[in-house]
Amino acid sequence: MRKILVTSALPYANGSIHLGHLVEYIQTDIWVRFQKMQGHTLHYVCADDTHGTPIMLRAEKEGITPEALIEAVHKEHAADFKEFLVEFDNYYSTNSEENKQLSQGIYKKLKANGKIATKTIEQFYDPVKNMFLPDRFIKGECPKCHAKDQYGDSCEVCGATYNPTELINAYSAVSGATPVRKETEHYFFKLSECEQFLRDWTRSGTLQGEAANKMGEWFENGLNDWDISRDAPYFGFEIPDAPGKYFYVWLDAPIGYMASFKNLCAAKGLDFDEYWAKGSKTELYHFIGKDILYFHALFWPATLEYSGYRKPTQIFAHGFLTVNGEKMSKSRGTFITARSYLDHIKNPEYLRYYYAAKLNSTMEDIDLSLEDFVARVNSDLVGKFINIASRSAGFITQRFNARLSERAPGSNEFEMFVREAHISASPSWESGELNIQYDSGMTPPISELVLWKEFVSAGQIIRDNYENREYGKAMREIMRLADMANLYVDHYKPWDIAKRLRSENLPSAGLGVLDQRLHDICSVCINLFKVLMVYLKPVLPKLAADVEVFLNITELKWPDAQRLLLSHPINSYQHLITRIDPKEIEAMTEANKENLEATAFPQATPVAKTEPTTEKSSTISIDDFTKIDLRIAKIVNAEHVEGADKLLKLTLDIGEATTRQVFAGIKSAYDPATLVGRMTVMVANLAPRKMKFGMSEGMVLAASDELGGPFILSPDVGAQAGMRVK
RNA sequence: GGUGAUGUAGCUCAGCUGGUUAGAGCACAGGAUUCAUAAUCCUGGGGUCGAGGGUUCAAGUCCCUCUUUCACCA
Repeated sequence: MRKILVTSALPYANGSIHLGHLVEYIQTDIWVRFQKMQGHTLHYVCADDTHGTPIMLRAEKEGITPEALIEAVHKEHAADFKEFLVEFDNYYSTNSEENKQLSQGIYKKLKANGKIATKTIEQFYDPVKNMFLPDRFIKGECPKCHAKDQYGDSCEVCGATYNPTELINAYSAVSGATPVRKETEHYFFKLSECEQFLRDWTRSGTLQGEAANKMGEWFENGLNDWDISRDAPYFGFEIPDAPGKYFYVWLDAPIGYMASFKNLCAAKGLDFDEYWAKGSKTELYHFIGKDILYFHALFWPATLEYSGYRKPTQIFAHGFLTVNGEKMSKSRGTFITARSYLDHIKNPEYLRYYYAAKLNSTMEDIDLSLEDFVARVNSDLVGKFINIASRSAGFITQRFNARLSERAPGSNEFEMFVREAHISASPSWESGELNIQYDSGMTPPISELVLWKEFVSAGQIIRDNYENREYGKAMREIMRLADMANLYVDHYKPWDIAKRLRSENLPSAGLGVLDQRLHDICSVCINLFKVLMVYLKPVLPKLAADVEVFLNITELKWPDAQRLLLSHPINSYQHLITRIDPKEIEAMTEANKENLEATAFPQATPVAKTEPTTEKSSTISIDDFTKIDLRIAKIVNAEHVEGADKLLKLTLDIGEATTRQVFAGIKSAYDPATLVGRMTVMVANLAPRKMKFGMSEGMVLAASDELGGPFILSPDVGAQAGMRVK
């Protein structure tokens, strides 16, 4: 029996759980439930990630303490997870005594191991608010596309990334003041010294292939030391012997996994060291989104290694969620919170099933296509799966006193019986209009034994797919079996037999045989249904519980898939799932459009970050346009750039004292020699941009689309270098 | 801009180490059936596998270039 500790990434305590978050929690929960069904010992822990500037500022804005804020959010998150049947063994908080002790202890060990350094750095400072500002709290005009109110690290309109220094008219998002540069001493974790360890760790099978590739890129660039401190005021844990310095939220967040488990240990009498001490024989898995791989695959193992703990067995990174093929969008109503889903669709298992049908072990994004969602759930779950029980249970309750047949498809007796029934059902009985269609020959067209064996042996494949997080493959296999079951019913037509039994002129000897046959077919159906329910139980635990009641059985475990229910009383069938009405989906997206205000809260969460919306305004004002300083430029020189695949280095004369150097991505279409001397158009007031090959001091305009390009612009004859274009 | 991934029927996706006429589900059309929540079963139409080169007896599958979408860039 395996001993396993599993975590999901910690949601930031600064916003509601939405369908994007749920991909991860549902993925993890399915895996957890699957492992528990196998009989393994498994603990699934998580917590709210509660520290950092965003929490502090939001609490302040709401006029409450950070503790009160995270308490309220914790309740909301816990309720959301519970309703989506995400069953943590412990859902805790990073703002806990356990986490404080562990974080400070780990820091001290890192320091003792010589892995901590201090360095004076310059940071943006809000002189009104008297605090240092994270990049996300500096806003201003995008230097590239001049969109207003963009964050200090990237532009949500054009997607450019830059430094806060490049923002035009930068201001503090907290006070509106103009930020100033100020020196401060920070603490660093010397990650640069951990490279060899991390290279080895990466190669030890801990990461998915794509993730390991991504790591390779980071190694290539060289590892920098990691800034782990923040200045007061900051909501978090104070660094020991460093008054006014706090741990950066990303230091104590993953330690929150340990803290949550430690808290569980106290409650359940578990041995913390058995799971976390160096050399632990237990397994440790972290489920995360691909966006935070950096923290979990670099900082986290290094932190653990140099503070004397075990490292994760594996990191499982998943992709992002898109809705209807696009990023979740508030204006399209596809930014759907967990709560909103529950309010409109109600049944969380639809979403669990749909995600399961889409999930695999890679970091690919998955798409929630709402139309497909309705079709898939209704067709697979209701039309195929539930239908098996629904179409056979009635006969059992009405004709056979709600008791299943005593004959097993695997037994000789059963096979013999099938043959006898088959012979008896041959031509002499086919005189009437009723048509019991058994094939000619001794063997029935679908042997129950073969069918049963197929169902049982598929369990192996399905189990492997769950284990490897290939849920999509597992669901496909299960639905293939469901198709077979329906085919089986269709083939033996129990309703024909029932009709026959009701008819008058049957030889009485045949009645008993036909009756048994009907009983067997329906009983086989119920048993096949039960097998499928076992296979689906990790995904649909609530439905499984209902089915356990219907079938009058105890909690289904994985090995139950191989056991037959014989001569067993069942309860009468009631509809277990209803179909989704597309109108509910529509109502949900509509409601989310209206809820824009309610959900539009700036999320600066590091753990589970909100996808930015990318709406572009369709028109701009003349003022916006005149901000762009377009000039006629003469290309005085053009040359290839060593090491650049797409770029040419252009030297441009725009009538100023000095020429401009611009890197343009036009190598594919232009030979530098033919460009020299040409006139073109450039953007002269674009913020200079540091590129790998040097500074680029503007942008040359060029046209392109899928048909071709780029084609650079040329002015009409007469234009002189430096002329303004407007 | 760099890097990692990604692009297969109207939609959502399978296609392992290259090998016979490229698959499934949904949707659509026709038929069968009525036990079942308009569920089920059969048949059919529909794809120059993002584009262009190349390697090979043979490429959706390998290589190169371009391109789409997503993520990351501490």
